[in-house]
Amino acid sequence: MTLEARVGDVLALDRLVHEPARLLILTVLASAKQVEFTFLEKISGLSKGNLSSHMSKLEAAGLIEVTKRFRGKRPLTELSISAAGRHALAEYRRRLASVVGDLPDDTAAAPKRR
Amino acid sequence: MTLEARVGDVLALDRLVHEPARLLILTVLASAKQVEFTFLEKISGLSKGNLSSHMSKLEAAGLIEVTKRFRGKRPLTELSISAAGRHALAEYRRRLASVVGDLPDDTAAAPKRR
DNA sequence: GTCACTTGGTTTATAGTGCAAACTAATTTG
DNA sequence: CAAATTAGTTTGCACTATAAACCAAGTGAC
Repeated sequence: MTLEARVGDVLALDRLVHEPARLLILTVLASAKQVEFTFLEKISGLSKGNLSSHMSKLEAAGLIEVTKRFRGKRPLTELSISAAGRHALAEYRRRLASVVGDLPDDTAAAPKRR
Repeated sequence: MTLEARVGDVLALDRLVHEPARLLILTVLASAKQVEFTFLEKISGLSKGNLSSHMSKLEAAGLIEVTKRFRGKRPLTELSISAAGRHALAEYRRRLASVVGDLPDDTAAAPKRR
């Protein structure tokens, strides 16, 4: 891979997806049909407020779908990834792969496996 | 890989390295002994100001070394990655690999190759 | 019944960040 | 000498991530 191609991929990373909290949300959603707000809250360690606002941004961008209903008497918010979200994540991961790929001259770098 | 491990890796991403402009700088530096400010400016397309401030942050954190001298009559700023920078980048890339790794249930995802 | 506490979130306030415009200082060109 | 170029740095603004504060409803203790 050329340096220029790598540079292009790095700078074209989708900032909406790039943010770790949102990347986490998308990654979790990509491996489950639906996940509950409280599950995400626990597994991520994010505060409710933080999670809520990231969720809203992803929803506003159409990357996830959010459904609210009641389970028994308590509110329940469920998230799922949309087709657009799946594509955005896939594209993001494709570009990331360019970053993770071997460096041209990775002398004195870390071992390949930990 | 478990979901929890993936979550841990995503959330532990070093934000200093995670910023695309800085990731770019570190990645370029990792493959060259020294690079000039103006070379980075051109290859990255970043504005001088932006590049300068990212450079300062990386330097303040000890991830790169910046040397200033004169070439003929003009100032010349050269950047190189430090040992700490190399380690930070390697660790970042290790965690990224966790993000880029196969999703447990990647149904309907994008094709593996473009 | 009511007072405190918990659940399941959203809204708001703030601190921090990325970015380019504006600036500095020297050199070169016309 | 004046204008433009080079090589950056500083400054100010717009945006963002985050947790604190808030809200509404349910549950328990008494």
